[in-house]
Amino acid sequence: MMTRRDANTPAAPATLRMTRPRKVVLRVLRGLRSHPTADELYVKVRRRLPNVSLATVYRNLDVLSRAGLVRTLELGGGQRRYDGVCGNHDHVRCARCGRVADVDIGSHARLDAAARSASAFEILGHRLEFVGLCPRCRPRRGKPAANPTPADTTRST
Amino acid sequence: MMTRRDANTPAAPATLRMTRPRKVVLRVLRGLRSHPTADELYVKVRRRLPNVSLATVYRNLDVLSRAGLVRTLELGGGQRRYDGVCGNHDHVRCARCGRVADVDIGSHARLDAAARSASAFEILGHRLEFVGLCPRCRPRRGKPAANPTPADTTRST
DNA sequence: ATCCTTGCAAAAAATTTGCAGTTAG
DNA sequence: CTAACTGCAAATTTTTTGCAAGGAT
Repeated sequence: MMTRRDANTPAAPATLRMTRPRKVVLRVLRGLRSHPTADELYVKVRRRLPNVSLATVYRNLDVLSRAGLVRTLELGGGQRRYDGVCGNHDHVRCARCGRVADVDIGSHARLDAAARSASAFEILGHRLEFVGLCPRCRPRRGKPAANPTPADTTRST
Repeated sequence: MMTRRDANTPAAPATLRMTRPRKVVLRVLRGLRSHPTADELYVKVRRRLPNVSLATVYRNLDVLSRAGLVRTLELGGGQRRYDGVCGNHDHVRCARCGRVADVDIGSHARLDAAARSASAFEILGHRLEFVGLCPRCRPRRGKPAANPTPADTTRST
């Protein structure tokens, strides 16, 4: 139990080489404008570089994430999702089909401040995730997305 | 890929039987005042009911969670964590040792409202998680928690 | 009686790692 | 050169599931 990367920032390489697989992972993720899981990204990456392994995608997402070049999402649903857009924005996840989109409400600093005065922790930041129903899944409108493909979700932002 | 429970609310039993294992899971989780992972809870539950299986703990956490009796956390760090306290409160996770504590800043309704006007989704709620350094891990103070046991974390709330 | 629950063991899914061979800087 | 990176396969970890037996209502 507990093998996955520990919270303590561990072994991060001194220099970041921009190898071909790494470049493609980054490029594809950014180009996608969606919030794919590692294996979804893997499929797309392989379209450009048929030999990359899933392990490499994982390794790169990890490295890039720690280098601050992409964001790791940890939303619900079991798998991690990755976001090529850094910077302050939050996410909504459809409770029904799993689709993820961006949202930007502006109160980031305010939230951290509020937490600071309500906790003994030294607050470094936060993660804000809304849960809701996406336009395709909300009731009363046309039947709720026959085959919801959380993967190829189009980004709102 | 994607076996874990889908976002779409699936098979939930019509009637909730309060069996012995289930009672213990609930009781222990609530008594704990911490945010254990399934296997951590499993260990404690077995102290009272030596034959429960990990699968049962998982199943019960799932059922209880969907019944609204406990909360499923989905914080980072790989494993899910569970919270026996329902109601509006958020969490802080120590970036270093993984400890999780409660925080309660009051602006829940406000956040949802903000998201509503910033997204096409029908907002149902949100999850707000802060990242920070717990008292034991923040710099400048005595050496940072020799053996950080995220499990037995005492709750702040 | 019914049908929800359970334990066990096995399966599946998600992520990580060891290693020997590349490769970028 | 050499530390970083890669593919591959195997290992780990976490979570889920099938099934026959047990238990609550």
